[in-house]
Amino acid sequence: MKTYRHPLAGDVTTIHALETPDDAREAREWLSEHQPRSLALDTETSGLDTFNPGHQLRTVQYGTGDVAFVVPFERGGAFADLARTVVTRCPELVIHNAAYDLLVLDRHGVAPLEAVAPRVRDTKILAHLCDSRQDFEGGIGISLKPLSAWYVDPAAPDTQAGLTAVFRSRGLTKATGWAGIPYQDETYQRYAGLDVLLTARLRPYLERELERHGIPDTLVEFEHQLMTICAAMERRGMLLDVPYTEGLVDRLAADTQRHTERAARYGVENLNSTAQVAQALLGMGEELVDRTPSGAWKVDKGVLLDLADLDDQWQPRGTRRPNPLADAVLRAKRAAKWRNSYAVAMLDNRDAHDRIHPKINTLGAKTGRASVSDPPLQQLPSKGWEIRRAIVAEPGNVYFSVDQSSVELVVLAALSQEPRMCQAIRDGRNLHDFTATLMFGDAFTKHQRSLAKIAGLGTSYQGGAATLAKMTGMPENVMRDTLQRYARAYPGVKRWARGLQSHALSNGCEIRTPSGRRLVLDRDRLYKGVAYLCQSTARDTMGQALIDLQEKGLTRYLNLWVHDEVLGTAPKAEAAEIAQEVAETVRMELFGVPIGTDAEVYGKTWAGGYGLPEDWAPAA
DNA sequence: TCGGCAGGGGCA
DNA sequence: TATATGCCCCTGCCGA
Repeated sequence: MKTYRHPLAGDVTTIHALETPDDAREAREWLSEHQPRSLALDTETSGLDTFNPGHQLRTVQYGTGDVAFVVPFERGGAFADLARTVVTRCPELVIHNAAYDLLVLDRHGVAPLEAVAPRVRDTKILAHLCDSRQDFEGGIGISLKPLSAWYVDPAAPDTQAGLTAVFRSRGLTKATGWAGIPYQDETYQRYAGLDVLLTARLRPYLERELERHGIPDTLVEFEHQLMTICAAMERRGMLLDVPYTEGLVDRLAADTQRHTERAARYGVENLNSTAQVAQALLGMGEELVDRTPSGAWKVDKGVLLDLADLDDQWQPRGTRRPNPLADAVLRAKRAAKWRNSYAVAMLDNRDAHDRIHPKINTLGAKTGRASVSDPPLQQLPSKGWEIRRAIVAEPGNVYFSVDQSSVELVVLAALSQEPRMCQAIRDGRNLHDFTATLMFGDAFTKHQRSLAKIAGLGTSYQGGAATLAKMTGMPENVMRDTLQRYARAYPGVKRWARGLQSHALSNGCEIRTPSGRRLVLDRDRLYKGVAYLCQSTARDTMGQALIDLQEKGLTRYLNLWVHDEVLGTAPKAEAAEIAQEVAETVRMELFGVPIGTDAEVYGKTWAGGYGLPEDWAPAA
């Protein structure tokens, strides 16, 4: 056993790194002697790609705020047994970012997610509920190192820098270091042990903060349940149609090359270099108008679509002679994006059974919204079917989807209690039609209806006439008139938004969601409170729905959570019925305003909901 | 070689 | 006074 003394916040802590089976016996004796009611726990692995075939669980560490034990799980035998004992027997485990470690422990056979999760306290969840802002937003962030530096010991992150240096001295990089560094390395062992000490010490500080802010225990429990539900979805994953995806990669590569060559004819070597594209366009006699914040010429999709004479559906508008370079750049960039960010990412992230396991971060955004990465399945193109076609159901199964109808607008109505808006929703009226009637009278046109829709969304984000005009391509005075009409139609919304801001100002720029979540606003951006409350509350309604689904045993059909939608798979014969059951469970009322849901069965691939042509459907 | 920034583009 | 929100991830470019 190697034993290190590690200074931490003025104390001397102890890190024991186990090396022999005798050490494992000694560690067991410590457990029987102390009978700890609660232990902090952490793992070190070969990388973050938990489900990739080569993934390895290297060490399991546990301990208190004063002593940590590092167990080389990778050596098996008595070490693996010891790790299993701690994970399965300890009454409470404190973990930072538990979703990751729980899935690692599950995947490597230490203990199933369901057996451990109910005993876990996740300090990352606690930190998010204390203050969800990132460091650059004036918060501390929710990563272990900055939190520890703030609450425990400013010198805490030093070991991390030391480990990076050790990687380099051994010819390893950040990508290869975690798999390649020998267990015996002192810096590695100290680093592993320190994370446990920090997690254990962090916990009481965070709980005091929760208490101080009056964050309800029910919210803490809610987030732990949600984390567990989403970890199970992540473990289940989704099946990839590998031959299709490989073909797609090839087709997109060919597209990229073809359009890149077209662009090269006009002197553009690097498509992603906006400076080159701008210079070439200017050289062709085009006039550029917009600048980026730093003063460079703006040549984004909006600018290029105009120059290429295409509308936002990429159809010819017939208003000018299309600029061929703009057209080539648009198409080359889109093909490259689809290829690299989506198709290749799916192939790279698959496990030995061709399943992908996108990481679901249940508290990804500061509003609490979940985010999905590796691969980013929340961001797949929704206008085309090509990318989503790569995701297929298991034989005999089909995809289904259940979504909440206009949830953010319904939440806006419920929070503001705008009487006419609430009543219209209760009466089951189409909200945009109803709004258009209030704004323009019974004989409103299709165009006026779309204005009503834009005004609704624009208001929940607190957008101004100028921005909305730019987004929609409509004149600014039209948008100004539209927003005025909307404000007159729903005076309660504006009143509520104003009250919210002044209330925030007198409360240290802080607002609370109905669930008790604390959201901190930038003093100069109090208007954001409206969007935050709508987004965060909408998220919590779906979160509650997921917990309700769990209680009914329906989450076993689910694969993914995409904000106001859940995606699932079920046996073909039962899919419609299960989707209906899910839709009924997701349906709820918020302050007397109903949140409606829609269910749809997509078929054998996710693309079934996105206009998949019959020739491209998978064979039966 | 790596990290950070800028610019861009995908979604709800 | 008025302000469009929240994410993930890519490439190019520059400096350490």
